[in-house]
Amino acid sequence: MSAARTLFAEHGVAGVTMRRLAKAVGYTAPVLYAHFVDKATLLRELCAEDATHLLVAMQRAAQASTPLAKLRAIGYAYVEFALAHPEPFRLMFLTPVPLDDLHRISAGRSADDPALACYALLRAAVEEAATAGDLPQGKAAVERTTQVVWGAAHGVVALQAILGASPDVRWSAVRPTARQLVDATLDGLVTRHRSGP
Amino acid sequence: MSAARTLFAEHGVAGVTMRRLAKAVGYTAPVLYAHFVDKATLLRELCAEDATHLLVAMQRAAQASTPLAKLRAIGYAYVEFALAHPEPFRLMFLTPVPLDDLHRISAGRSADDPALACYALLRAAVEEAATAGDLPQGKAAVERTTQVVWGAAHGVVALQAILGASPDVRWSAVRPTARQLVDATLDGLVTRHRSGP
DNA sequence: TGCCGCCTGTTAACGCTGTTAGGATTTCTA
DNA sequence: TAGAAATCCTAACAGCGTTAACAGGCGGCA
Repeated sequence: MSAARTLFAEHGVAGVTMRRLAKAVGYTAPVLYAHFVDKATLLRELCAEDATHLLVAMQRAAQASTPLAKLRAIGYAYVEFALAHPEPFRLMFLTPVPLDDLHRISAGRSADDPALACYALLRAAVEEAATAGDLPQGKAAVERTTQVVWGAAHGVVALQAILGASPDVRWSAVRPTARQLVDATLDGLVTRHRSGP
Repeated sequence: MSAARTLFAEHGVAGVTMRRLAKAVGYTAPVLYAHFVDKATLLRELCAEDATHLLVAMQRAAQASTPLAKLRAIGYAYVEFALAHPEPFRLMFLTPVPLDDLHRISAGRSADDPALACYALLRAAVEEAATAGDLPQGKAAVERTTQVVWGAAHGVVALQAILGASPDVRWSAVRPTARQLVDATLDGLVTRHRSGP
C-alpha cells in the first residue's frame, strides 16, 4: 500500500495500472487481488488512511481557544492537507464515486470512520460557535453553515488542484488565497449573523 | 455532438464509450475519428460550447447596477450553471487535465476563448469593485481577489457534485448553501477591506 | 522417508477500452 | 462510362481490470 501511495503520488491515479503496481512490489498483477478485492477498494483503503491524517490535523487545529479561531484553524488545516498531499486530496474530494459503490461504502462504514469524523468535528466546531452567539443556531442552520465553511476551505484548493497547472490563468500563491477565502467567509458569516434579521 | 452531450449527461463521461456514442448516431466507432482526432478533443469541444453558455450567463449577470451586485450575480450565475448542467460542470471544473495536453490546449486557444473570457469577465468585475473602493486595489490584489471569489462560487457546488450523492452527510439544499457562501465571502472581503490595515 | 494438501505465484485468457489500418462500396467527376 | 474520391465497415492492436487454471515449494502426517 505504501508503494501504491508513492506510485499514485508520482504518476496520478489513472497513470498507475495494476500490472505496474504489481511490478513495483515485485509480483504480478493477480496477487494484488488476493489482498484487495478491487482496484476501487484499494483506493478506498488508501483514502481511509489519508482521511485519518486529515482528521488528526483537524483535531490538532480544534484545540484553538475561541470558537471562531477553531473554525479558522480547521479551515487552514484542510487547506494545508490539500497542499501537502495533493493526490490523496484528489482521491477524496475531487474524484466522483460511482453511484453503485456509494451505498456499499456507506453500508460498510462504521460510526468512527475517519471521513465522517472529519465532518462531525467541523460541525461540532460550528455548533460551538453558534451557541457562543457567533453563528446562527438551530440544527438545520448549523448543518448548512458547516457546509458553507467546508466549501470555503474547499473552493480555492479545489480549483487549484484541477486547473492550477493551466498557464492561461495568472495563479496567485495558493496558500494565502485559500486562507483569504476562509477568513473572508467566516467574517462574512459572523457579521451577517450579528447584524442580520 | 448533441448526441454526445445527451449521452454524457445521462451516463456520465466514463460510461460513454466511442462505440456506444457511434451506435447512438447510427455509425461505427472509426467514423468518429474522421471528425474528432481524439476522445479528449471531442470532450474539449463540448467544454468550449458549454463555456460559451456559462459566459453568456455571466455577461447577463454582469448587467447588475452596482459593482458588488455584479459580483454577487456572477457568482450566482456560476452556481446556477453548475446546478443546471452538472456533467459539463464536472468536465470543465472537476476533471483533471493531463499535463501534456495543457500546453497544447493553451497553444491552440485564441484570445476570445470562452473559458478565458469567463475569467476575464470576473476579474473585470472585481477590478471595477476595487476602483469603487469596495475591494483592495492593485494588479496582484485584484488577481487574488478574483480567485477568492471564484473559489467562493465554486466551493459548495463542487463539493456537492462530488460527494452530494453520499448518504452519510445530511446535505442541505444546494442552491441556498452555495449562495450563502458567495454572499458571506463578498461581505467578508468588503468589510475586511474597509476596516482593514 | 514418502505422500498429500495447501499456499503462493505464475501464465493465459476474457471482455472491455481507445485507436488505427485496409478493404469494400458508393458517389461524384471528367 | 471509366477513374477518382469520399464514405463507411470489418478486423485488428495494445492496453486495461479481472478471473480461471495450473505449476512449485512448503508444511503436516503415516
